[in-house]
Amino acid sequence: MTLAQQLESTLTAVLAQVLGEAITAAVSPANDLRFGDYQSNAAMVLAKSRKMNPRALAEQIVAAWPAAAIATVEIAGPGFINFRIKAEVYAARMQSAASDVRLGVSPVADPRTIVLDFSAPNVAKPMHIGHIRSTILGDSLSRIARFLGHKVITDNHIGDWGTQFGMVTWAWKNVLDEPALLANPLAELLRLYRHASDASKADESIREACRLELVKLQQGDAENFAIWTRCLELSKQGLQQIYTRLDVNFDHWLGESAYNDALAPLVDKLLAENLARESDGAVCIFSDGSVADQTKDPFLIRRDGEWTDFPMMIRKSDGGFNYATTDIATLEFRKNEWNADSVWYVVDHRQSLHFQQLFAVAGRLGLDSMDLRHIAFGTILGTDGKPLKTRAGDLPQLADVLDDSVAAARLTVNERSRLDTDEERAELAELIGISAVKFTELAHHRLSDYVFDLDKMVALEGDTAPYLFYSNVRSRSIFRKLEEPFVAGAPIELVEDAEIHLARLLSRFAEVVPAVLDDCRPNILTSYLLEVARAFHSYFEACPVLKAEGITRHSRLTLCHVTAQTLATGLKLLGIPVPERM
RNA sequence: GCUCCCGUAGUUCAAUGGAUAGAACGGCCCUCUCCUAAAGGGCAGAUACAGGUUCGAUUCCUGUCGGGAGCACCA
Repeated sequence: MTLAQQLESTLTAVLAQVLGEAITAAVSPANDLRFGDYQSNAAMVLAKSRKMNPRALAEQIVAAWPAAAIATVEIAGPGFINFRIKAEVYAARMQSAASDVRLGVSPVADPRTIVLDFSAPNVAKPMHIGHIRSTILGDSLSRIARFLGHKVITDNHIGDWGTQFGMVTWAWKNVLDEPALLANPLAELLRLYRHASDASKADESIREACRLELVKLQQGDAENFAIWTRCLELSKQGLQQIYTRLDVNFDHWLGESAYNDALAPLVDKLLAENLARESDGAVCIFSDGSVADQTKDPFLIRRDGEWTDFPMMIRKSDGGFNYATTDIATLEFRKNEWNADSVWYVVDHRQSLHFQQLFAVAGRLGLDSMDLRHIAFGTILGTDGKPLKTRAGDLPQLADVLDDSVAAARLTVNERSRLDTDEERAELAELIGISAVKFTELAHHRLSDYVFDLDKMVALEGDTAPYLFYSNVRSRSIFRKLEEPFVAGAPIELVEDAEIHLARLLSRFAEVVPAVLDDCRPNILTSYLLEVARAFHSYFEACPVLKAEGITRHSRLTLCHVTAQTLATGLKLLGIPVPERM
């Protein structure tokens, strides 16, 4: 149980005694240390509904507060109840955390099967800077959900069946450079794509030719299927190189093509059940009028002063299927084959309308018991403050961004590192470079647009991954110098403010990790880890460890140990490994 | 036009409806005979605007002004 939960439990018991009824009151961390460690506004909330004086009710709560509780209480302001955790309680927490790999984080009581759909690049094109957010956010969320005890299925729903294959196939047949393909498959595939893309824009007939190639592929044409198979294989190899470098793993790579056979029957079923109907030769799903507020109906749109249909198209007039069709089929598969309780889509916020429609359709298909979330995120901007356009064709490639970041890290490492060998330094530079990109992404609120500024990303000072690394390195360094063995688990005592403050933050790890999943926001964890690191650096300056003796020495070693464990565990949940030396 | 997201220090970002809005970078001062100064300790500096709900609003509601996005045969 976390400290907040213990306080809530005690407070509930006290309220039962004071008011004579069972009321669960919330306790939250105090915003300001001057007020204590935790606070509750229960007296103010309850007094209002009972027409009581909030301070008078708070007085009663304080009077009934058991002396043996983990915290002392006091009243402040209009009726806040402030809790101050006893130092010995923090000491006991640190003592047990020292030998607990979970650092006090309990598995959830109701583990669920969560399908996490993220990254999902279109194949035949290399990943670019725009793929960073989904890939890194999704990976981190999957790690955190797993750590909390959920059954997580990660699925890379790659775009392997769409328009771009019509283009690549057309270019493959017309301008393929076979030797170039053998020498550098990804570069040649990109060239083919760009060639077709540019040609389509310039020439209507080429665009039509590309579209026909796609239709042929989707109808099972043998030649096009062979080209597609080879493109897909080459593309996947290229993608996997990046995922390996990022240490991002998928349980499945069930792309759009995996659902191809399900699409025609799905559309027939929806037509038969009157959930969809024909419109201008296409098959669409319309509003069913179940949403009273028309502005909230995802199948209606206001145009020229009137509400008109904005249907979800599931079959084009040429017989081809849409993104939407595949998504419905995919959702049914995840429910039926994987027994998913939740499906979380880590996808650009620009697709929010699509997901509103998809989730509404899921409801009509009886899939509404599932927890479906569109985990939207904002746009990555250039240094000019303008969005990087996703299909401009000349965005920086993800692999290049990683290389640049590592190169920048290498400069700093060579200048400042205490590592001896070139191998160690190269390894550290790779670690810091990749981590800088990941940490920058995860430290931002996911819905914010953020400016992609490589110089700042790899600045390596301030609120960055290396700052966290450095805390860990300082801690580990002490243990390397230690002559006696460190045995975790012996009692400790906390005296200095810096010790108590560090212990207070470390004790909150168990509250912070679950909070990330409430709104799928890893930046809660990055903020917390920076706070821990800051507290550790202050502590490190204020409280000598190796010069101390007796219980003080053991206590300080324990804090160093728990700090290192917390940082390493927290960073691991973000997909970032931590170095022992730097 | 309609819908959604976003407007916080000079800059980049934080803040489950709580108390004197936190960091970092940049700027100005200090601190290495001391466990890694990639650090620590100080100083200065912000909620776009106008209403409303509330004991209490950066947060919720309405409107205005800015920025971005979406609005059926693309994914």
